[in-house]
Amino acid sequence: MTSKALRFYEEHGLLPAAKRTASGYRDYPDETINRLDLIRRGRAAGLALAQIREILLLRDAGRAPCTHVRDLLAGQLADLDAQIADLVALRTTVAGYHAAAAAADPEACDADRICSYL
Amino acid sequence: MTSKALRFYEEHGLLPAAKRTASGYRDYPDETINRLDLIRRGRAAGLALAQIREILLLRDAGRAPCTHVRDLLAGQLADLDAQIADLVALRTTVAGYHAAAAAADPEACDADRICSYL
DNA sequence: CGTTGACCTCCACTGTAGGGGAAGGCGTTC
DNA sequence: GAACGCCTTCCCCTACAGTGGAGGTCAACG
Repeated sequence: MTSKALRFYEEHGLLPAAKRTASGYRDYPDETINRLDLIRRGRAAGLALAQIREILLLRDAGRAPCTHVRDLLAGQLADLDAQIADLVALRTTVAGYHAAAAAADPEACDADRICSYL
Repeated sequence: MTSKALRFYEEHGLLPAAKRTASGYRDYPDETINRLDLIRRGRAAGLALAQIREILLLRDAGRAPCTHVRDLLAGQLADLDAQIADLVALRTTVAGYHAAAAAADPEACDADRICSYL
């Protein structure tokens, strides 16, 4: 968590504009630590900052974000399942190519095709 | 395959600078179609353009790229395995959060923590 | 008083694979 | 000969989550 990140979060609405000291330094209230912790946990769960911001805005509006979080997590699970399925399918394809390439004879390679095993 | 993509490939060394007609139009030789097909196949295997360029450069140098392709594919397999493992681990974490959130009581939520299920 | 370190703003850049659109030239057709 | 469409170059924009650096100010320590 660098100060650059704090400014970035502030710019993107995850942190409210902090009060300033007389000399212009940001003076964060204690609750900022809770917000940063939520951001950290959300990022660790693979949520985008925009989604984490939604949670914070709900809480700021005085509403419990529980059901929204549940929906976000459900969507995240679906996204992860889709990504995993895509990667597993790609892995199968690549594993096939790799097996062919490992058993291959470079002399049998057709130069026009540039590479016969891909 | 748009003309934008062709220019991009040319800029990044995957296609040689095409000859031009008298009026400056690019005039691609027939073999370009083979290069584009390799690029397409390589992309479909998840290879980066930089890796596909290596294959093309080997072939252009008159050498069979077979063993290099085999190594690239092995690396790609390892990358995919690592990515899949990361996503599966993340999925496990998120599934746990989601189950907790689905069974949760919004009243039990600690506002200071912003969201108790994340 | 000087020096270091931390903070401020603003701008640009990172990586990936192109896409969008302006301004201008070309070539074919009606 | 005018219109339409494709080609050219050039520059900026996209997503994502920040990072790096320049130039300037400030607080604390010795």
